[in-house]
Amino acid sequence: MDETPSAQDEISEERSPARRRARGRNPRGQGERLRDEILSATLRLLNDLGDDEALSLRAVAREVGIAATSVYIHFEDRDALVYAALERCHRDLVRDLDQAETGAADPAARLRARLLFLGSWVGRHSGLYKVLHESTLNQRTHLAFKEDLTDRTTAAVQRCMDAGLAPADDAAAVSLDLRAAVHGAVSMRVNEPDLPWPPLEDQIDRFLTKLVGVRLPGGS
Amino acid sequence: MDETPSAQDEISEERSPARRRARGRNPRGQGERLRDEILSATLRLLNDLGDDEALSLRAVAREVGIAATSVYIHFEDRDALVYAALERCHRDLVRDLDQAETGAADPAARLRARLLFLGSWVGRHSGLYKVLHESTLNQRTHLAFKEDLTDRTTAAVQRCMDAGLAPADDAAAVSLDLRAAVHGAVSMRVNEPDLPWPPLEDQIDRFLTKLVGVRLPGGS
DNA sequence: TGTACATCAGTGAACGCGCGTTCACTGATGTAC
DNA sequence: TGTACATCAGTGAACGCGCGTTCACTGATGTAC
Repeated sequence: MDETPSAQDEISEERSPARRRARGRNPRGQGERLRDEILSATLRLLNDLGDDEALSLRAVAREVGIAATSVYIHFEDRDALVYAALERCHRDLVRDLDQAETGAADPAARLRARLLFLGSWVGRHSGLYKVLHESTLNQRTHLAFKEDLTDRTTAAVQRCMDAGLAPADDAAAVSLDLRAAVHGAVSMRVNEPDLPWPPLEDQIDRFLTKLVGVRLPGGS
Repeated sequence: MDETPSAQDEISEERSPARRRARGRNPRGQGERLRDEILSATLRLLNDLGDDEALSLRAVAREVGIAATSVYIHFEDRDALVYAALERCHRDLVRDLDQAETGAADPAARLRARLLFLGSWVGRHSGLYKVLHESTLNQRTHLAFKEDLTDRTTAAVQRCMDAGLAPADDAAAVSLDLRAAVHGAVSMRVNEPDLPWPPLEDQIDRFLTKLVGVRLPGGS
C-alpha cells in the first residue's frame, strides 16, 4: 500500500494531490519533453484506473496541465498514446527484472528473485498490471513487447535446468505452468485486494518447488 | 470458439444478429418477465464486452428492444443491474459445476470434472469470466456470491484428502494454490486468445498432480 | 546590425455523439360498486 | 350489466456531462540575407 520510493520508479514520481502547477512552454528543440510528461501522466492515470477503456485523453491533458489538443502533437490518437505508455512501462519493468536478479547466487535464486520482484512491482502498480495483462486492449491490439518477458522467464527456467537445479524438462511448458500460476496468484490479489490473502512470497516458493522442481535453500 | 448449444445455457439463448424483433407489452402480472429479459441481455452484452465499465444501460435497452427508462422499473440504477446480472450468472455457473461432477467415480475425478467444466465454460463465456473476476467492479463492489465457488472448490479438495486420494494437508491453502494456477491459465487464454496455447486440460491435470498431489488414472 | 520569414510549441472554440437519469405521460386491463 | 377508478407495464422528450477529434490560430525564437 505504501509507496516505496525508488530511483528507477518513473511512474509515480512527482505525483501531487493538487496538480495545478504552472507549465511553461518547453524551449525550442525540447518539445519531446512534453511527450515524456504525457506518457508519465498516462501511466499514473492507468495505474489508478486499472482499465484502459476508462482512460480519457482529456484526463491525461488535465493531469499534465495542457490543452487536450496538445496531445495530438506527439500521438496519433488515444490508442497510440496508450500503446506507447504501456510499451515504456513494460520496457522499464523488464529492465528492472533483469536488474533484480543480479546478486542472486545461482540460476534458481535468480529465477526466484525475478518472480519476487514481479510480485512486489505488482503490489506497487496493480492498476498497470491489470492494464497490461487483463484490459480488453489485449483483445483489440497485440502488445508485442510483452513476449520479451515471456522469453526471459523461460530462459531463466532453462538455466535452472541446465545448471541441474531443476529436473530437465520442456522449459517452455514448465515456464508456462509457472507463469500461469504466478499470474493467477497475483491477479486474484490485484482484483480482490480486500480479501485476506496469505503471503505471496510463500505461494511463489511453492510454485517454484512443485511446478518447476527447484529445491530452495529454506525449503522443508 | 463455436457456441456449443446447451439446454441450461441461458446466456446465449435467442441471440440474433438483427435484434429488431417486435416486443409486445407483457400481460398484467407478468411484468417480471421483462426483468429476466433485461438480465439475459445484460449478460450477452457483458460477455461480448468483457468489461463492466463498457456496458451502457442504453445498450441493454436497445438489445431488449425497450425504452432506456424501462430498465428503471426493475433496477435502481446501472450498477444494480450489473450486480444482479452477475449474481444470476454466477449462481447458474455454481449449479452447473455441481451438476458436472455427478457421474465421476471418486472425489479426485469429481474435482477434476469441476475444473474441466469450468475451463469449458470459460471457453464459451470468456467475457463473463473477465467481468466476474477481472473487471474493476470487483474493486468498487464486493461480489459476495463468489465466495460460494471458493468454498465448494475447497470442499472438493478436502474430500480428496479425506478419501486418501491426495496427501492430507491444509485444504484451504492447497485449494488456493490450485485456484490461483487454474485462474492464471484460464486468464492468460482469455486475455490473449490469439496466442498458441497448449491444451488447457493437460495443464489442469498437471496442476492437480503437482499442486494437490492427486494421482490421476492416465497419469505418467 | 536590422529585418523578413520559417519554425516550433503549443492553445481555444467548436463539432457531434452517447451516456445516466429525471420527468410527466399513456393506454390497456382488471376491480369495486 | 355498466361504469368509474386504480393499477400495471411501460414510453418519449429532455437535462447536463464528458468524450475524441478537427480546425484555425498565436506568439516566442531562431535564421537567412
